[in-house]
Amino acid sequence: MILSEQKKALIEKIGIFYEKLGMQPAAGRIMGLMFVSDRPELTFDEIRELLNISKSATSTALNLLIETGPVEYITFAGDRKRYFKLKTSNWRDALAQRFNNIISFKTLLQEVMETRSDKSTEFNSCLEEFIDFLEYLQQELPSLLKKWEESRK
Amino acid sequence: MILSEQKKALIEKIGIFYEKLGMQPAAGRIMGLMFVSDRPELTFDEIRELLNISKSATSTALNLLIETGPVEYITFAGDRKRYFKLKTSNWRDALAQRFNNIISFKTLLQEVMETRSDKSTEFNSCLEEFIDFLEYLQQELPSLLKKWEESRK
DNA sequence: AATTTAGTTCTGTAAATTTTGAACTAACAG
DNA sequence: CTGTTAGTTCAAAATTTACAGAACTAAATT
Repeated sequence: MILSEQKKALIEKIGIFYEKLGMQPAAGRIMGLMFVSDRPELTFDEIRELLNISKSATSTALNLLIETGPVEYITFAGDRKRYFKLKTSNWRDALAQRFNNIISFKTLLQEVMETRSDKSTEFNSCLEEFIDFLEYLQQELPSLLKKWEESRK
Repeated sequence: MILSEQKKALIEKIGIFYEKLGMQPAAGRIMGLMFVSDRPELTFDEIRELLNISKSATSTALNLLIETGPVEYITFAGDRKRYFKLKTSNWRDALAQRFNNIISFKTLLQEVMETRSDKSTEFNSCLEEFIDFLEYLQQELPSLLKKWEESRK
């Protein structure tokens, strides 16, 4: 397989997006490659060659991606190779999880509230209001997702 | 001012939370300190001493926090010191911005769609569905925030 | 039994990031 | 006009991280 310049550029862009989420560069590029690859299942060596990374980097990154969720692999009888692919089944859940991570800051802010004195009323009420806002989002987001699933039936 | 062990632990936890968002450690600790500090306005040297960081690290981190939004400072006539504090006014917007950043992945996926062949139908329809889902969120989130603001009137 | 395949694991190193320390500046104070 | 305060800036040190290369393993092949 060869990659068009356009696809190569997209791999980098997607890679950078995932880097910003805390992923290591090579893992981000693998994500990018899997999105743009016309064949959705790629072998270890295809990935390695297409991205020009070493075996060890490929191994480490793939295992990380499998452990943390976004990648899985399938095998075929009589073929020792693993075929790596994006786990498309959990995209919505993974996204919801990222929203939840943001909202989970609420827990820290609640702990903050407990250690604060009553002195700085102004700040405290801002804090309480923001906690309430996070609470609201935590409540409403699941129904938003449910509403979408309903609309797809 | 002295910090309880509990507050110190919270500063670290909040610091790590901000590190995961791509912030440098010292800046994350400053965020943590400003959340737990009973006095909401702190001077350069208070921050420096409470967190045990150098002047230059303090300066760099504070300027970064001011540039990127979460911190501001006020001054008092006849006092050359700057009093640094959390910018509480934009918490909701900053959070909305982080949601938007996640959703902005949609643009990359649309570019991906354009480069893909029609071969892998299965994958392509997953991709299209996910793009539609992101589209849906992009549409619905603003009204969710508006709804909260209404309820607070 | 030797070789090939499909990876894994273990240093070592290059690169990037973060932080310090020291010298500097600009404003004000005595 | 000398000293002090409130920072800033820069070079160098320390830390972290990501990756390559080489040696290794376990299964299958010849």
